[in-house]
Amino acid sequence: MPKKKQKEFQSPKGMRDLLPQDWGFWYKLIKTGEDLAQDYGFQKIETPILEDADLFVRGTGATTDIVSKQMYFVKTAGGANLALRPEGTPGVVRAYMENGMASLPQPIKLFYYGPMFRYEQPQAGRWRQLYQFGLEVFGDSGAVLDAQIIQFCFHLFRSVGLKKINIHINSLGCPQCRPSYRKALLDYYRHRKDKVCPDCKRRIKENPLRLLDCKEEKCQPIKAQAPAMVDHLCDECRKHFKEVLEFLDELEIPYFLNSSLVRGLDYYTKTIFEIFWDGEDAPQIALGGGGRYDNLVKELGGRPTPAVGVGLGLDRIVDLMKKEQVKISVGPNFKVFLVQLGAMGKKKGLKLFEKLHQAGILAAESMSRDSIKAQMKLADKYGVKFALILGQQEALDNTVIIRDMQSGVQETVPQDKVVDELKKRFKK
RNA sequence: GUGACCAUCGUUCAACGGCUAGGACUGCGGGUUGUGGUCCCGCAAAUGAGAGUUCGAUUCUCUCUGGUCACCCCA
Repeated sequence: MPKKKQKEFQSPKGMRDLLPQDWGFWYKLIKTGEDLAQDYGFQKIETPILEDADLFVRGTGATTDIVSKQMYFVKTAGGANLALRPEGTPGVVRAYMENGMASLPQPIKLFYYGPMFRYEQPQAGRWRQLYQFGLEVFGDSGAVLDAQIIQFCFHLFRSVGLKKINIHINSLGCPQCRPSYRKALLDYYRHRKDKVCPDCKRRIKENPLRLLDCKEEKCQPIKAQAPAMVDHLCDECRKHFKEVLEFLDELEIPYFLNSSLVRGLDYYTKTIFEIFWDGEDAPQIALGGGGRYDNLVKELGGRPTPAVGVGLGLDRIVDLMKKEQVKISVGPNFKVFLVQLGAMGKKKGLKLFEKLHQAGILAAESMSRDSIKAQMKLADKYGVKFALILGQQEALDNTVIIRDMQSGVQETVPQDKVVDELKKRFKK
């Protein structure tokens, strides 16, 4: 009978499986991040992957790319309009308000990680399902927190073996000072609108601040002369920004004052930053970004609450860890291989495995395999120092054979002495 | 969303439009009795999907899907 061709399933575009051979990197990164975040006083929070779509429209901003053209919408049978989260912050803000965290001692410092979803054209390091690790601090406007978050990132990157980290930083001001800056910028560009690219012409109308991150060649000279936000900050914002920079100086964290840094989300105020990795020849890779968002909680219906946070792109960080050949511990550290033969051997072997485990001796095994040859082969592959052989005869005698894999010398010992015997041998 | 390039076993590399789509690595099983590495043997495993041209398509054309790169934007 001819084989009927079955439909072959593929993972959806821009989504992939995180495979065992890569898990070492992911694990190291997540574990390091989790431990470090807790050391910095952050507590873990996990929010739903689906949220009310409006939360992002109002939180992240209706005019932002990730909301206006990259959101996955989900309509429930009951008629609710939900969306797959394109970023983490709005969900955490919602959780902060909904769970009354405003009534706990402030600041509230939270961290999270998990998948985010953005509908766009995939590319290397760019996925429709991407993983982010984020920190958020609520209820304190101190510049020291802005610095502390950057310090955390810097610390984390160093801990997972990534150097060449570069921080771009800027201040976007606040509702008091930003309008006057926007006006100055617009005045400047209106006089030069014939010389800029079509995109910039559109930006003049729709989103003036975005003029600053135009990459078009012909716009660069104009951009370079454009008024900078930092020169238009109000007293409070200038003081805040100055403090952040002073803290960074004190921490000896290198940064680059980038007056054209804008960021794609609407809710930022004051400090914003992006973290890049600098390749020798390769262009910079953005690994994360964040900033202060003192108005977001209020915008979403809460009491006015200052906040600051960061999101880090785990996919890209893992890519770099691989590229930089960061050392990871790979899997369990098997000390022995447990070879079993026959029905009795299997039963006793299962029990012996547990006994060894309790004694802290990790045993590799292949219980489902019957042939001793195949098991020995595996033992060799695992590179263990000893094989423990437990067959029919040993099961009856309550003994087990310890085989030194290098010398091939074997010794039969009673089962209840195996642990002691192994420990003795490992000490040598 | 736009443009360019790409698509063969799990991986990697072959096959002038024509034999049963081949090799290497990996995997699984063997090379007598209960013992690994080297070696030898065997087995399994692929033309991304669908149309078209053709006597005949892995090969040519189109569509779709996916990947890579750029734009956009960012993580």
